Amino acid sequence: MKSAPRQDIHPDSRAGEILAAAERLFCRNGYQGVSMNEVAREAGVSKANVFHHFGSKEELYLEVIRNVRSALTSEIMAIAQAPGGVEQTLTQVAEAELRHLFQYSDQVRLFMRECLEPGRDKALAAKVFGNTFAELVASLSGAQERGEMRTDVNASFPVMVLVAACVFFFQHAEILRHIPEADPATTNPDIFTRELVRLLVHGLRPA
Amino acid sequence: MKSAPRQDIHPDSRAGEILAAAERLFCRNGYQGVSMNEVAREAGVSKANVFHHFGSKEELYLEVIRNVRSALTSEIMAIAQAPGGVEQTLTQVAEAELRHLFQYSDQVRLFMRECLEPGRDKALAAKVFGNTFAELVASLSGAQERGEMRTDVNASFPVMVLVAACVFFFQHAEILRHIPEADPATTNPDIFTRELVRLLVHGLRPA
DNA sequence: GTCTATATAATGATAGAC
DNA sequence: GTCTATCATTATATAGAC
Repeated sequence: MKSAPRQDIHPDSRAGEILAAAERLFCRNGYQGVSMNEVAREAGVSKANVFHHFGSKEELYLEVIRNVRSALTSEIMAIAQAPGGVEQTLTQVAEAELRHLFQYSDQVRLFMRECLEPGRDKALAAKVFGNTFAELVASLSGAQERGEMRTDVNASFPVMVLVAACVFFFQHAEILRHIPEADPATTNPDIFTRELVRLLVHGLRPA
Repeated sequence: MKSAPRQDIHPDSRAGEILAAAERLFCRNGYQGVSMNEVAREAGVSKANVFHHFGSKEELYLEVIRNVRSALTSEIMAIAQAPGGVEQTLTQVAEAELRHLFQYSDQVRLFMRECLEPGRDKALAAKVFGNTFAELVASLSGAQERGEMRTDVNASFPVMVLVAACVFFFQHAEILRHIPEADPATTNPDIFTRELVRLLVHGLRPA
């Protein structure tokens, strides 16, 4: 229950090993899909030891969430800052976002589940999304200032659409493959990125 | 285990009441977040009775999924068939999709969780998405044939982006409100629809 | 800090009376 | 079809030795 800020946990300490084991399991199976028995076995320690370091299952889970959050945010802060035209910027952003989603797919899924679960704290998830979001918006605002993009649209909007498309692609890649009406282009990351940017930049107006 | 096609269950039968109770609970808390004890209590019957009608928890869950699927697909098949320009069609589609998502939010969330859960059957979810997807693609293809839309883009792509944006909006509405960089426009369904369609139709090119 | 052993409650599922 | 009573198993969590 107590969500007090915890001393930093060294990854090579025993507590760190338990935390890492818990992250693997929670990422794969969600909160209720994991038992403290499994965590102990995965970490190679006794169950009582897990309870010694983290007072309860809930506390352990929250600690995992906090940990994953750092990993997710620290990565994307460096991207989308390279100069270039809108098209190039959007392409890089989409590529980085997709790479990011698939690289940390397990952790991303953990967060998405957290978003869907009712009654959980959305502020934590908002922090994760918010950081990357702000970075991308700033990047597009630069393009607006350079006259490379319409200024009558809030930069946050295309960012949201771009992120939405990437997230949707990530979430439903496996499902889209089962839908005959879906263009094969919508299942290939590279073609997807190219088409997405083209759509965002040029719209659907006939040429 | 046996997923054999079941005789239709009358909603006003006892089995129907149990099914409805199970749907409410599974929608709210997911598969592992619900116990057969709770289902029995929610339905106002004994636990043994639940096991009598549905042989196991897994079977009950699958029956709920099948039931929800019918509800979700039968609704959206009637939309997006009204004639009109691309802009109008996209607007109607987006509005209908959003209305649909929020109206059946609990059931939609159930399906989204099902997509995130590893090792589950994606074919079922694909059927739900696939039906609505095909309808929307057909609608846009008509616009292409009438020369109202670029033909060098597969109609399924903008549909996917449109759906992605709507789903993202639905999934993250609560979270977006916590992000200061997000435009207020991205939290209002009507403004969101208008901006989305404008972006899709006209793109980001400076005027 | 780490362990074995245990307490206590809840789980999915069944038996058998009515 | 519906129930009470019960099964075996597992869950979170604790006690206490080392």
